[in-house]
Amino acid sequence: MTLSYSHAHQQGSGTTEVVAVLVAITDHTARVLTVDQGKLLPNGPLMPLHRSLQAGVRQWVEEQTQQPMGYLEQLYTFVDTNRRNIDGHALVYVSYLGLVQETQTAQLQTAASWHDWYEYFPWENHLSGRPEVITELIVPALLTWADSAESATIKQRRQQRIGLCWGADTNDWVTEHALLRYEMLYEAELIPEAPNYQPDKLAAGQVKRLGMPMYYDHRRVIVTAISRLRAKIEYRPLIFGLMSEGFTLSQLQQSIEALSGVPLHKQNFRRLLDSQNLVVPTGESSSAQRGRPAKLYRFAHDIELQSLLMDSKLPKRK
Amino acid sequence: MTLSYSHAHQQGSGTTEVVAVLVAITDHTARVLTVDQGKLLPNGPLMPLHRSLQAGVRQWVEEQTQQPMGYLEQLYTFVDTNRRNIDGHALVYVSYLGLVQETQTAQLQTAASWHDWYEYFPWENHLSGRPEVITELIVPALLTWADSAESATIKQRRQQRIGLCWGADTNDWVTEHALLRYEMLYEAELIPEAPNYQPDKLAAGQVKRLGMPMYYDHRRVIVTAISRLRAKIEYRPLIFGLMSEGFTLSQLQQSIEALSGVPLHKQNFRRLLDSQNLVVPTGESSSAQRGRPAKLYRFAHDIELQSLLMDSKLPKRK
DNA sequence: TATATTTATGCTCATTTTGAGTTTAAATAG
DNA sequence: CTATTTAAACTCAAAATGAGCATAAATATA
Repeated sequence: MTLSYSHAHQQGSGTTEVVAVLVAITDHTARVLTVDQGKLLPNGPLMPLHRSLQAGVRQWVEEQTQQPMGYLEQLYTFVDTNRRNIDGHALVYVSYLGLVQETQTAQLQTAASWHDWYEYFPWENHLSGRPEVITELIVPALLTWADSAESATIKQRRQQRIGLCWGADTNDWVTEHALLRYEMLYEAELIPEAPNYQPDKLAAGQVKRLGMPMYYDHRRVIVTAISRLRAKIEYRPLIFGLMSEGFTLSQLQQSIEALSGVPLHKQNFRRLLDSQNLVVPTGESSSAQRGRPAKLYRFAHDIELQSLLMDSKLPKRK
Repeated sequence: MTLSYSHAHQQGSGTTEVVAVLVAITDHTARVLTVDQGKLLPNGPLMPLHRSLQAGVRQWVEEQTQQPMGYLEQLYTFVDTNRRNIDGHALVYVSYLGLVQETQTAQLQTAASWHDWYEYFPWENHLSGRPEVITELIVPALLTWADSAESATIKQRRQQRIGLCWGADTNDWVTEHALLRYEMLYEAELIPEAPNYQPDKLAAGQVKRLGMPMYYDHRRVIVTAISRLRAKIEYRPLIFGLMSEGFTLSQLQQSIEALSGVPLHKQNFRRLLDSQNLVVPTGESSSAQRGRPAKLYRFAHDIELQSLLMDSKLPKRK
């Protein structure tokens, strides 16, 4: 299999595209909606008929995936100088983060599929402890890269960055630095999307431990979404866009853990929810699991308003 | 004076523009760099020769204002459906926030000038208490707007939003909600840039109390920058991009107050700085003021690294 | 049926972080 | 010399946080 992950394309007269990262949580797993066998995000050109960027995103996602979506927020705007239109203008693409409720995951187009986002970033999943790939593969390769620096200053700077990004022990793993970590791997040319990628930098058979690559810079778009989501969920009740109507507190906690990739302290998580009046019990209970039946909750009515306006924090990890 | 603040334009073949909000603090006042008598932000089309959006911003700002700049971060991407190119594609403009150190404010082009950002948003300055324009003009006008809602639900929702955005007492004024407040005034058609603005909604002579308008949506771009800066300064050492080499703790505090628009508790501010190891004393003192001379400080060496990690690109300043 | 196990939920306690006040020190203006 | 101004150190109570212990209600299994 010899796929080129950074190749040029021809365009029509437009120069603007929209790209969407749709996120849903199913089976306690954060998933991303893709097309083309998981190699691309849903995307399409901004057209004269679109009244806004949001409208463009909604139209293309609808068309390519048949997936309805709720919350939608702008992420970042990229330029791809490898793809230009007939006048030589570089392609500009505006990325969006969309949240989909579990119950709303619809029948997809054949080309569309949901993927566990840790398939693309295995090193970001710390739910069962720090992944071995970090100490066995990533950090050694990055240290080699640091050694190859042109000057002693740059070398030292790189070593410092490695320490801060990839943290020695479990406690200084900053979940929302996912984008920085990816950019570092990109800069060190350890991933296929990088401009001067040399497959022989890693031992044979090790390459796939660095996750599944994508076309263009779509993997960077996903990791931008992960970083944004992880950072925002700490002080905004964004999760309500991902949960269905009735849920237990454990389900809510597991959803947040799926996003952040680290386990949380249960009792404190509940105390926090309590103090912030985020959720209200519906009165019903769920005995789907084995032990004592859990009460069902829904989000407070004014959460929608609050999520726009208020600041709310989530607890530290266990 | 009859200026139209939302009017159509003709474009060439490109559809992408960059716009910059350059911020500096001089005389304890946060200022924004403008062109065209304060009616426009520096801006220009993205051209085939630009290798990146950042490069485009730097080139146009340099050309239009002669102002060198340090830190630069992407803000938000807008579409203006009123301005289209020859093929009918709407204009997309990518906005950037740039920080300029006091000592680096240069000789400007004749068309460029620095403006106190509260000239555009008088209601955001709470340094001498809550501005009277809020209770005298804004809240009454917004309540009238709420009353005019089509349904009782929308009316109630609007009243809630007014309460949360404009806060009854001094303590629930959330500085980083500046963008929400502006969008509310826009939605209520109280400012000239709004599509269906009717000048007679406010009593004569009151209009200028709602700040100086700008062309296109450039005032919205500025308030986006204000919100971002106010939110980020709370947990990131962004200020160092605005301070010159040696400064006193009072100067630092005044700078942050200029940005947030609210006074801070001096002792606690210093304790915070202390606990975060953000600054180190240079050993020198400044007796420029009247009382006891203040020690001079500079930012800790690893701050540069930290901010590099946080927001990647800190370009070398000339 | 009794008992261990699992899950939900309530409660406690030491530590840290905040908000806000008081005191002392070092300079200047008149 | 004295009043005034600014800097900076210290104190203290209230609130938020991190982490453990205890109890309740279900299921699985001996």
